[in-house]
Amino acid sequence: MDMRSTLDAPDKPMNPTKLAIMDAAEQSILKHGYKAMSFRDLAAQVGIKSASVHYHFPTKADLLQALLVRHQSTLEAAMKPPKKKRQAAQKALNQFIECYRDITISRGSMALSAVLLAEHSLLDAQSKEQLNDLYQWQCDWLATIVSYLHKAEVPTDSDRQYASQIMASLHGASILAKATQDADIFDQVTQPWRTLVDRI
Amino acid sequence: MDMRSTLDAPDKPMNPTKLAIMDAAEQSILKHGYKAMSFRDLAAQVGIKSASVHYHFPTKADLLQALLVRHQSTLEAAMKPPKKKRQAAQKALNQFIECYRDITISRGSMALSAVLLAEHSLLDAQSKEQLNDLYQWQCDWLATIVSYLHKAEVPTDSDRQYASQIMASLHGASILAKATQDADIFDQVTQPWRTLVDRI
DNA sequence: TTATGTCTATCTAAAGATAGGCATTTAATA
DNA sequence: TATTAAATGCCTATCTTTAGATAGACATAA
Repeated sequence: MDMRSTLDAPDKPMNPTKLAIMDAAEQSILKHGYKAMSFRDLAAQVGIKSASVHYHFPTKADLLQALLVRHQSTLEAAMKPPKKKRQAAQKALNQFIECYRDITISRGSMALSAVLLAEHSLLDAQSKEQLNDLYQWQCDWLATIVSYLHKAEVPTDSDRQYASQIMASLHGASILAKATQDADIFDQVTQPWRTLVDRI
Repeated sequence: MDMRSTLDAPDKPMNPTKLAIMDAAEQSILKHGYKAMSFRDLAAQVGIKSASVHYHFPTKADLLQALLVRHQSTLEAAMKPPKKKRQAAQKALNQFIECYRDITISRGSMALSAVLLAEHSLLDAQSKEQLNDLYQWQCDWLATIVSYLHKAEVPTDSDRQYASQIMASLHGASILAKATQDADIFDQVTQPWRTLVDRI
């Protein structure tokens, strides 16, 4: 009836229904966009009623925020602090590329962040911030990787620029692959980054 | 009361109201996405009633199709058949980049095609095709440009791959610039392509 | 007098959200 | 331990808003 907050304790195992709702929501957003994602759809997907979805996530904004927080956590967990060794850094970069590749190929979608960005004006203020952070975190992480690739400790402006180019390339590759329905394009576009260590 | 089709004669000057509706629609999609773009909003923007919008465009799909056709025409008109001279080809490429830059910077949005792609499942079949063609045309055009940059006549696979990388870079640059609210990023990311002729 | 463009009025469906009821499980306490 | 209180999770029902779409009237211009 009343929940203090949509935030879950960091470690407490999450209610399975709540988890199912979030999974369905993420799928739905990737497929149809944020505006088209509806509580009734999610409810049907999960096998409950829309009122029950509201029980777990009072508003659509709450649900989105939970999704973004989880997304960030997942990313941070997957992208452990990169090693400073050049080869390890390249490996970490490849793993990052793999994240985008996975969404693009197996789910046939552009990145969640890009989909949400397309509907940026519809998002609540907090989600906008979280989305912002998400991009910032990835750019920073990539810049660090790039700096490690040439044995530096702290990213230079040039490293940051490189990081932006990689990010752009990944998002663009995802878009192109989806637009042309040709998954190979993703690999063609991103291939240079997979061997960056040899050229930097 | 009844219109044979939403298609306009290629040369006949378009009804100013119809034009205003299309402009408003394009703006709205760029800002809020396709699903959130509503006839009532457009009507208010233009200063008419929503029923009048339906007079010009019976359905939302009709309106979208008209937008996509116009978009393609505009692009084709702006990107005249490129010259085979290397410098001219680079100039044409720069002009292409400028198109994306303009949307990104002055309108603060990602490309129309990318926004629509994010909501791809909501589009009618014909719009999907038009969207597809739009990407295909741009990739082909770019591939031709790239081939001209090294004095070839017909694009090789490598040229096509290069073209994909440029396209991806442009879309990604647009996304990054919007996400970080830093217009400079667009130029940073796309700068390499502006002097491609010197390195190819 | 016909086509054009707009209007008012209205229908219908979808969607976010809330109120309040009803079990079931969990925790507290006599 | 048995009983009670409270929290959990889901339900039905309903409200309200938004939005796509249509019918039919009305004015004006070709």
